[in-house]
Amino acid sequence: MGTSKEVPTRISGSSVRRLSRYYRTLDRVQKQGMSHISSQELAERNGVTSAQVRKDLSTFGTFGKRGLGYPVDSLKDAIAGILGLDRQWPVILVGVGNIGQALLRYGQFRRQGFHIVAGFDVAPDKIGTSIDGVPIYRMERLPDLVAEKEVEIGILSVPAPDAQAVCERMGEAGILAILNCAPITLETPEGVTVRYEDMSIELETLSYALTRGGLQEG
Amino acid sequence: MGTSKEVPTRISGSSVRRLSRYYRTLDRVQKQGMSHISSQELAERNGVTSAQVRKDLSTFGTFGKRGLGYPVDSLKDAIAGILGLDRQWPVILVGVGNIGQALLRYGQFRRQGFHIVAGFDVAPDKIGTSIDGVPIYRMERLPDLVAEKEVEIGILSVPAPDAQAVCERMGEAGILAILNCAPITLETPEGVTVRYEDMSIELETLSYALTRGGLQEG
DNA sequence: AATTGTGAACCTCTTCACAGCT
DNA sequence: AGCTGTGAAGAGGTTCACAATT
Repeated sequence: MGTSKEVPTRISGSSVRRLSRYYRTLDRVQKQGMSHISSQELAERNGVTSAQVRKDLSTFGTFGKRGLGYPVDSLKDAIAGILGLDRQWPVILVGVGNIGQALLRYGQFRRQGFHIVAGFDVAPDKIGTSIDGVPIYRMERLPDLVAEKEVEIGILSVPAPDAQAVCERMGEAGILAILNCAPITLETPEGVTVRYEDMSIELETLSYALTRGGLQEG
Repeated sequence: MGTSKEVPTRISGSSVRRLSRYYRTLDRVQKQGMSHISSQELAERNGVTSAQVRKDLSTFGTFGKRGLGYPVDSLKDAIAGILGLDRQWPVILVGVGNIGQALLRYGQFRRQGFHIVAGFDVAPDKIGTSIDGVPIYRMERLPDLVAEKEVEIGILSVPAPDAQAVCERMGEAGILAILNCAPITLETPEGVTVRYEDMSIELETLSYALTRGGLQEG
C-alpha cells in the first residue's frame, strides 16, 4: 500500500543500490509464490541488517504490516516505481570493441527494461553492421539518434584515452546519465550523472585485501 | 621516502578505490615527466578534495614534502606496495560465456599485473580450446589448477542461477578473493573476500537518478 | 610562499531499542 | 506474539583549519 512520502531530498548511492538488490530478491521470491517477506529475511538474503532494510524502505513510504512483514507484490511494484523500473529505458552504447560487443549481446539488460537501441564506433568496418539486432552507427550520428529515440542513458566503452572526449560528446548530444566502463575518472559535464563500472579497480581492491588482509564493508 | 607506519587495522573500500585512482593518475603524470604533484592536483584529477588525498595517504605513511608536494616516482611505488601491485597475480576465470570471453580478451588486466592463467566452463565445445592464449578447462580441474598455479583471485562470470554454487566450489578450490560479475548477492564462504561488478545495479542507479533527480556521492 | 600532516569539528550512514500496530 | 517504523545513539568517513616544514 505504498503511502508515498514527500520526495526525500537526496539519497545515497549505497541506499539506491540496496533497493536494487531488494528488488531482485522480491522478484525471485515472488516467482516462488511467497506472499509476504520480513525485513529479517530480506536482510539475510542481501547481507545487511534488518534495521537497514526497514530504514531504507521507510525513506520512501510505509510498505509493511506490523506482525506480518512486507507484501511481496506491492513492495516490488513500489520499488520499481522508486527506481524508475516501471518503464522501458532506451540506451545507446559508444565503443563497440571487445567489452562493448559483449554488452550488446548481454540479453539481461533488455529483460530489465534497458534496451540498447544503437551502438556507435569510429571503425569503418563496424559502421553499418549490426550486433545482436543493434545497428552500429558512425559517431556523427550520435546527436540525431539520441534525439530521435529520446535516449537519456549511455554506456561508454571506449579505450581510456578517448573516454573524456567521448563523454563530452555524449553530454552535448543530450545524454543525461553515463555508465562509464573505461578505466579513467571523467570530468563530468554539467547536468550529467556518471557511474563507474571499473573492473581493474575492483581487482586492485582484492589485491589489497590479499596483501594487507581485510577490508571494511562488503 | 615512505615512512611506513604501523599497519592500519582496517581501511574502507572507498579509500582503497581512491588509492587505485591516484595510482593511475601518478602513472599518467609520470609518463609526462612530472617529478612532483600536489595533493591539490591529485585531488582535482580524481574529483575529490585535497584534504581527502592527504588523509588517504597519511594513513599509510609520510610521502610528501611540505611546500613541494609528493614526489611522483616514489609515491607511485609506495601505493603499488600498499595495494600489492608490485607483483604478478595469477587469476582464474569461471564462466566462459559472453562476458567471460570479453574479459579473457581484455588485455588491460595483464598489463596491470592480473594475469588470467585459466578459464573454466561446463560447455563441452569450449573445454580444450583456448581464448586469446588462455586454455579453457572443465570445472573438475579447478582445484588442481588453482593449487598448481597458486591462484588466489578468481573472476566469476557464470549466469546468476549458478553463481552461488560456483562461488562455493571456488572457495573449496582455495580461491581467497572473488570478483563477482553475476547479478546476484553471494553468500560468501568463510575467509573469502568478494567484490561485485554489477552493471545492472549501476544502470538502475542511473534510472533512479533520472527519475528522482539527483544522487548523493559520485 | 607553498604545501603537507593531522587533531578536531562536522556530517552522513548504520545500528539500537522500543513504542505501536496487526 | 510478531514485526514494522523511527527517534536517538553510535560509528565511520570527510572536511576544516592551522601548525609544521621545506
